[in-house]
Amino acid sequence: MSMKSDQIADALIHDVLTARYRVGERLPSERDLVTRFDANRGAVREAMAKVAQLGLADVLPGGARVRERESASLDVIGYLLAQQELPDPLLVDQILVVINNLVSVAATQVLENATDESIEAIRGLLEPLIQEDSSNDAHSEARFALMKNIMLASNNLPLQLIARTLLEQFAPNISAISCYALPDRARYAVYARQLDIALTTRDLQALRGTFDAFTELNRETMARAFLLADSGQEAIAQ
Amino acid sequence: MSMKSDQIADALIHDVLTARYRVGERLPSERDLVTRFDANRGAVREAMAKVAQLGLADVLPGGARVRERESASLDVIGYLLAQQELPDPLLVDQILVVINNLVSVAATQVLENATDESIEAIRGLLEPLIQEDSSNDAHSEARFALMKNIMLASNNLPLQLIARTLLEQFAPNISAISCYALPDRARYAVYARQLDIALTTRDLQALRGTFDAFTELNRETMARAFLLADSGQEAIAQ
DNA sequence: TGACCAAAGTGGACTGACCAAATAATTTGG
DNA sequence: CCAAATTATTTGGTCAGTCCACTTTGGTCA
Repeated sequence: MSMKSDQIADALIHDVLTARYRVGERLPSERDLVTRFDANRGAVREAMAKVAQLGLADVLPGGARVRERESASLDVIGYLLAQQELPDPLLVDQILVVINNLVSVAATQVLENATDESIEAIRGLLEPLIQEDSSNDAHSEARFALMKNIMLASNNLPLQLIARTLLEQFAPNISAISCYALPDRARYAVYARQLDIALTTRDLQALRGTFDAFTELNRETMARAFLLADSGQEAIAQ
Repeated sequence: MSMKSDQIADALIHDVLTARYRVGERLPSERDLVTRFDANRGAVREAMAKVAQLGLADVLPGGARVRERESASLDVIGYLLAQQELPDPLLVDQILVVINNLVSVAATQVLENATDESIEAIRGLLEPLIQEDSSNDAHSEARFALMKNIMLASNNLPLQLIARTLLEQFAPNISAISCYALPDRARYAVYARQLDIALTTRDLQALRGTFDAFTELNRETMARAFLLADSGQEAIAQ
């Protein structure tokens, strides 16, 4: 059971994100929300404060006004993904591009600064990706573990904060679609071996190229998953 | 004049970030904070909620406990930069790496999806960077404008949110150090011309390479600025 | 020593009130 | 009749006090 202020905040965030209230328009007054949600004004105020901190509204004397979406915090990504039963394919693709490129940057920094031991540790995490006979779930977990460890080894705080924020909002919201994902295990294995070589030889160019290939592979996999999900839903509708 | 809850939150955030309270340790109770800040408990609660949403503490019945820094929100970057009179050079360098790479990713997406007109618009923004006789401030503004427009043209929402969040926290906190920056205008002009060619020919490889060069140039410029600032402070101390 | 229990402390929620600023409505002057 | 000035209303910001459920803590007892 979550806090009442969170429930109110979630409802307000959903309404703002679904353009129930348009940009510049005034949100309901705190006293209105008190009656609508059957709560006290303190809880409503905490909810409004949360909406404001997410950059979705300016709240000041005279009323709270909706801000343009571009001024929102990164933390709204999770709400955007969770709005419909299936996440927005375009948004998912954009997140994939960003995350994979961030991992690439992190790996670059690892090669520049990290010790041999940490590189060895990362190489060890490539093993499960080369094995082609594990379950898809195990494969997915191995990819997440690889990303997290590269981020950790990068020692780049902003990078870590961004990646963790994105992943934490991404992971729980793609379960509905990732179950349709059928990763091309052979290609993953090929790229994993390329990555292993790039790490061993400390070849920055090859590293960059391999991660770009990984990015495309991840995007293709997810795009196919959406196609499968769509056809599956059509079959149900018929 | 900011709100009282914000003042309390800022104080708490500063205390947590400066490790005044260690990880896992309990923050002062809300009732203690009421007396310390001579405020109402509602204001204190809103402040605690803000600290919690920044990912700096878990607040639940029994007490609020400090979380490890890795679980913080991206929005703490600004507080981290503002803690001392001069921002942390390492953190600034890391942010430069991240932002410049994000711009590179955005530019890649522009080349993949954007129309000729938007590419032309971006090329137009390169003009001030090629001119070597403008003021350093104008040059800096031109670089920011270029980044913002590339981000906008990318049509990648997560990318935009991350970049704007970083820039909004970065810009106001580097004024103390950026006044020492002496950009190598000639090199900037060279790279700007390379970028113009890469955009015209839609050469992804060249685009990537140019942005990498830009990144290194920005990092070197900022590193020199810190050296200058340090020597300047030593001179004052003597 | 260990498990258990009661008391103190904590955050969560509620009520009702007051203030200053922004807004909406009204009146006033042209 | 319209526009400007004034009043009335609404809004968020703050405050004080209360109750409740849960956690923590300390001590007691087996």
